Amino acid sequence: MDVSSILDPLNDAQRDAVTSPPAPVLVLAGAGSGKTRVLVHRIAWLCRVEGVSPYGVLAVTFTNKAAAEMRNRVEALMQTPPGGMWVGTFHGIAHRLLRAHWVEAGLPQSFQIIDSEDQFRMLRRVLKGLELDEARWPPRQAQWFINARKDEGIRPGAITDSGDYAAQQWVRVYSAYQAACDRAGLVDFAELLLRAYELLRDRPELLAHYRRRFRHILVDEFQDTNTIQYAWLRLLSGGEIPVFAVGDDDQSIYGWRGARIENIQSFTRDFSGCLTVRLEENYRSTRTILDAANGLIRNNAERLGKTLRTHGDAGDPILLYVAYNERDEARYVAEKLLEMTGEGNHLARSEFAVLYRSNAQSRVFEEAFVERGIPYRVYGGLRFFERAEIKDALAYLRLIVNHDDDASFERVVNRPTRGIGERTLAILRDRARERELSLWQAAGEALVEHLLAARAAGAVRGFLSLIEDAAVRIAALPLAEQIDHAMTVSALKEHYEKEGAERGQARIENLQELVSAGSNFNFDPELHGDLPRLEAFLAHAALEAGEGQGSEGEDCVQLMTLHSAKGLEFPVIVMSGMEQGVFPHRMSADEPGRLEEERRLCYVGITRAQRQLILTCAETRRHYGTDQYNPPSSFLREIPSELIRDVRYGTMRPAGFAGGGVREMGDGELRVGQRVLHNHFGEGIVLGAEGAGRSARVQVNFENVGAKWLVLEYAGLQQI
DNA sequence: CGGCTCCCTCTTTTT
DNA sequence: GAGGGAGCCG
Repeated sequence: MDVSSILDPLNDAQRDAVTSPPAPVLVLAGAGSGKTRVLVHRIAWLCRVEGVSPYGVLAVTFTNKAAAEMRNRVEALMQTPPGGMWVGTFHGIAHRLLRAHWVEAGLPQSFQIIDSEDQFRMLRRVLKGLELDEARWPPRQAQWFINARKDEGIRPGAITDSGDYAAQQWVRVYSAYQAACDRAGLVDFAELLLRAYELLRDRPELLAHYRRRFRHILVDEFQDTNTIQYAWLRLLSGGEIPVFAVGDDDQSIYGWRGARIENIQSFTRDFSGCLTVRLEENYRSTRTILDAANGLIRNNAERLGKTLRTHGDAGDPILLYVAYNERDEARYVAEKLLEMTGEGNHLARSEFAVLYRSNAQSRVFEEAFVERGIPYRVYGGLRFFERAEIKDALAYLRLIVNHDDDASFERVVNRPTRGIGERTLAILRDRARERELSLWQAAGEALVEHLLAARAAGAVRGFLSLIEDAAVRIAALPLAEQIDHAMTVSALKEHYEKEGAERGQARIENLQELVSAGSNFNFDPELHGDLPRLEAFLAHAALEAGEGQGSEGEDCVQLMTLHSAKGLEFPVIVMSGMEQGVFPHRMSADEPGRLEEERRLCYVGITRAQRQLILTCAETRRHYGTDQYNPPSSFLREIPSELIRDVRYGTMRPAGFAGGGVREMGDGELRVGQRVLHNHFGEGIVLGAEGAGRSARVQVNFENVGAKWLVLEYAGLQQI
């Protein structure tokens, strides 16, 4: 392969980045400006031209999807698998380091990774143990507190006493939680990163080893790095190993989990001799779409400043459909899809993506698609390895692998019910707490010392030997049979079979699928070392939750959250739920900083579209069992209106509901979603209107008295 | 101890 | 709306 295949497909700025000298490089890459391409070509350039061994390359991303794509593209460009190269997520790489150096990291060899749900349950138990009332000390908040500290690299001992009682309690919880995890050999997501950082920090010989090994570090989505990830990069680089960081401050959407946009600014300061390259030429979208994105993001104050350009044509206008309710919204989207993929059009379903702010919004779309026989695929949501029955089966396996895994012990000790109830468990927990033992050990002691009544003791003994026997029996089996065996002896299968009906059936099928996941599991000695297959599989399950459901191969409409759409592109994008409170989400709409993050999320959504952007919102949305009347998203106003073409209401509109005319009505200022004040009924929101001129009537949903129709001329409504 | 019902809360995004 | 928890009864 010659240099031209690496450089020819690049523009000047991209080429500058790819061929830059071995110094720190910061690539500020706008959406659709060829970010991944630059990374991939940089790797090829280093290996093929600069003579760097693939063994010396470390490439880090945030999602498994992005890592997989990078690996594939490097392979395609270099026409050979990049052997020895480390390509992975921050969490995956941290995990790899901890597996390789578990002794130095102070972990048991069979340590397991817990996901946020496990962490939550764990915290709940810790709170109970500390006798803190859940109502006053919500486990969610504890989780947030602990993860935020870990993301900043702070251990409980390093938290200075602020004198604040609540803060002191949270530190207590943090300590107790960490002790419980350590005892059980459990590592949460934030802990993976923090421990991997501490490992290198406290073991100079290891740090030196990796600095010798890695000649180049490349980081994707750099704007998403948190404090500890940034510190880890700095530490590993040590000012010697060049870091090639690619990022876009306008696409920073993970502030809520500790990501710091400031890392982009710090980079040029902390990595001396840093070269900055800007990629502002967009190859993805029409000019209309880019203008919309630029118009929107302009409203953010905190920006490095960057404007996307294109040589492309204006393309089609953005469509805005104001639906009557969320079902009408879904109906419109489904019919639009049928129209665009129908005869005479060449759009494939897979080129059509529906984005939404929160996972719960997918359901209505799914129903609309099912109704019309449209195949679809949902990304994210409840993923395979997060399903209850799968986690049950995995918990058995984890307990078999590591008897001290308290989280798994609690999960399955009485599932299916085997006569080990709350009382018995309370005795075991007390014992474990007093002696600082795992539940497994406490159970053993309780039996020896006859702390349990005869019946309970029998049940506990039965459970312990069940796990022990299984451990012996499966030791020599292939992975898939290990999984199958565990499900059978634990009676999980039986349990779910008895549940019967559709639900149980689906669960059994999922368990079957888990067995086949086991037989298809790709054990990579390079990645997993001498880790037993089963343990490697369990780690894989925790780190890669898997897809929601996917009929791989079939031509499907794509449904996903705005967050998971990052890094992807589609010819047609529908951004649904463009309503105040939904998007921007009500939890984030009030605080300026968080609103800016929502806006960046909107920017990400818009810039996913190549040819056609469709925005939809609903005037009424059924949420949490009640109807909500949300005004249109403020983001809609920030997109230059000449780019948008309104689409009329659909057929689901009830008779007399002439919402389409509201915009031109009366003084021209009253719009659906507008807040108004009535001197008798108080405050309310305009739901719709009908008629014109003197006979114009508006429907207003008042906060105190509910929805009312008013004749506009006499209503005396004031806008708020 | 287990299973049932009712009621209550909690609602964002992900490794 | 759904899942989880509390409370009750067998």
